[in-house]
Amino acid sequence: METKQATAIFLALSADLRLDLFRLLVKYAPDGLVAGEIAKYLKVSNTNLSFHLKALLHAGLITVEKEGRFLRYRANIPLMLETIAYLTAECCSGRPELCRDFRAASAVSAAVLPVCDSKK
Amino acid sequence: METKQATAIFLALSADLRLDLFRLLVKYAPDGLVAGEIAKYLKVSNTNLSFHLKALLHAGLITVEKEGRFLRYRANIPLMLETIAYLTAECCSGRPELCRDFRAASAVSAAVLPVCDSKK
DNA sequence: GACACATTTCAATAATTGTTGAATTGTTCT
DNA sequence: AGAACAATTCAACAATTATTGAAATGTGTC
Repeated sequence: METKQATAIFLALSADLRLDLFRLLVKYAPDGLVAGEIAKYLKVSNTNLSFHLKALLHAGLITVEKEGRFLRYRANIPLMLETIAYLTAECCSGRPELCRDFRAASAVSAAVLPVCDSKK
Repeated sequence: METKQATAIFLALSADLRLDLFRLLVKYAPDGLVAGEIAKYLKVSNTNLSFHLKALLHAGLITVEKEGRFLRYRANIPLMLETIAYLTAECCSGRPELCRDFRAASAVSAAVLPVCDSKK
């Protein structure tokens, strides 16, 4: 993943509303939701929702598909996995032993932490 | 991790300069670098560097320690690991089978992708 | 075709973020 | 104490992002 794409993704995730939005779409994966449903769940105006949907689309974190007069949005989970892989690589940055040591010392359950191995 | 902290972290990583800065500090972990060294590497003015360092500090992604008349900055790798764990949890969101399926289909090497298991 | 509906686009404004140079704080060295 | 240095803070301004209401686009229904 390129730096430019990574920063676009982080910018897209940097607002409460958009993070909630993405999570909502993950929750409703793989069917997704149409814009009106999202607006109801998040209690936000259609106009403002459009704005934030566009931000997430621009980053590629969600996709959109026309469905009659509705627009159906879905989370782009593969891109999220790529993003996680990118962050994992950044945090090791050629020194996986560091990452491993910190992970071993971490309070976070090992089960949810990424594999950060030199043979990457 | 709370939503508020997560969005602060993503905001901190949403600018090229700050992402580069964090990577630089990871590269020089665990010793870190003093502000002047960072400014040289990134070719940025001291003033502007201070601004972006503060943003990363605010998010908790870096730490600072006084060292004579220098200030030494270090990457907070455990927080990055927590962030990765958070994103991993978000992308599964109670439906690990989705995450697993996408990961299986992904072009990204399995070695760098996070474990995303129901027994998390 | 006329109407209701789903959603976006546009325009205006408010709020936040990014950048720059000058002034300030605090440290070291002699 | 005084000079040199490291880094930050401050003030001003430019640029971007967020929010709102009104108008426009396109789709389905009678």
